Amino acid sequence: MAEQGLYEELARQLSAVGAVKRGMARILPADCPAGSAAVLTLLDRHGDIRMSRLAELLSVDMSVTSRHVAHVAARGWIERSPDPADKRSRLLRLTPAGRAQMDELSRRTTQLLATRLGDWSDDEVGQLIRLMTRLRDSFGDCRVAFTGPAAPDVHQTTRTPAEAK
Amino acid sequence: MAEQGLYEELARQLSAVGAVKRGMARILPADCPAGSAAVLTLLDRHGDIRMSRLAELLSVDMSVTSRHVAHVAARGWIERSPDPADKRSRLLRLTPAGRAQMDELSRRTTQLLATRLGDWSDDEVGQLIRLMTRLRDSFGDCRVAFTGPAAPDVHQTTRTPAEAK
DNA sequence: TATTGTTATACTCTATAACTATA
DNA sequence: TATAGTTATAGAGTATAACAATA
Repeated sequence: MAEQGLYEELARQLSAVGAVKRGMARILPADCPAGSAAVLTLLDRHGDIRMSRLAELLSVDMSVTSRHVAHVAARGWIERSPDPADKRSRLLRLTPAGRAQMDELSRRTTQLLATRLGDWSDDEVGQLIRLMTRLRDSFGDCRVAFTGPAAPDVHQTTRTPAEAK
Repeated sequence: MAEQGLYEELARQLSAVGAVKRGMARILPADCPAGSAAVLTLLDRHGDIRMSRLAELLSVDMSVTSRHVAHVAARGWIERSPDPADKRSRLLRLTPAGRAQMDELSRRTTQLLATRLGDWSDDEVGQLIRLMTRLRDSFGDCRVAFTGPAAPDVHQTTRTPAEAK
């Protein structure tokens, strides 16, 4: 386990990385904010999935997912087809227009990072990716607050837990 | 320079790290949201500074800084004394109550990270800190959008640029 | 005239809770 | 009764613009 000073410094850097995220968001098309871009990226990578699965991948509540999805669907970038196996569900899929939008997003993102990180090597970028991925894994589902040393029966759902009765 | 696929993956991980940040925010005291915690942390590290300097350190517009500072000042965690050298400025300083609040924040943050990252070594945490710090440096002041290959005369200010007349 | 800081307004992202329709 | 998804509401964070006081 790492020492306390390192944890405090890591917390500081996590806070500061928001500036980088805002820099990335600033180059997005006007009608495609970061939430929409995240939906398109995940659908591009994971193929046809359901809302609940997308909410898991986004690590946000399904109500949030629903709003983002509605936004990209309204612009014709995805289609929502009924799930034959469960009429409550909808299967999400990128449309050709959505794929074109993805290409534009990749183009802009790559150009920005290539400019800003021009002096980074492949290995350095890969290291950062690896450590950030592991960080996310170590946190698991962060939408449930850690409640103490003994935290039994933690919900790992995608939605607001129902009130205890 | 790194290849395109790495840039796209890095962008994805930057987007996903938001879940970790939300997990950190969730353990903060109710009257001390992330913005307030960032102000306290920076004042703790950098001593007495002015609003404009704090805005630089936060990498946000000074209007945002002003709001965060007003919040922590209203709770007695910092004091704003007039700058004898410039009557427009105010010098910010942590109060004893503010330092106590900082201690509480450090305690909670450290406990959370120690739990989540219990299987990380000092070296691994240090690596992540180092790479995130470098990432932020490589982006510099991200509050100005990158406008193209030839971007002369880029403003590096802490406030909304005045409209060109 | 330019700069420091504040305030008003608008937008994005998120969580909570209530609701529907299916299971 | 429980689950998949939607919508309404509220709170936090941020940027833009207009403003007041001082340089």
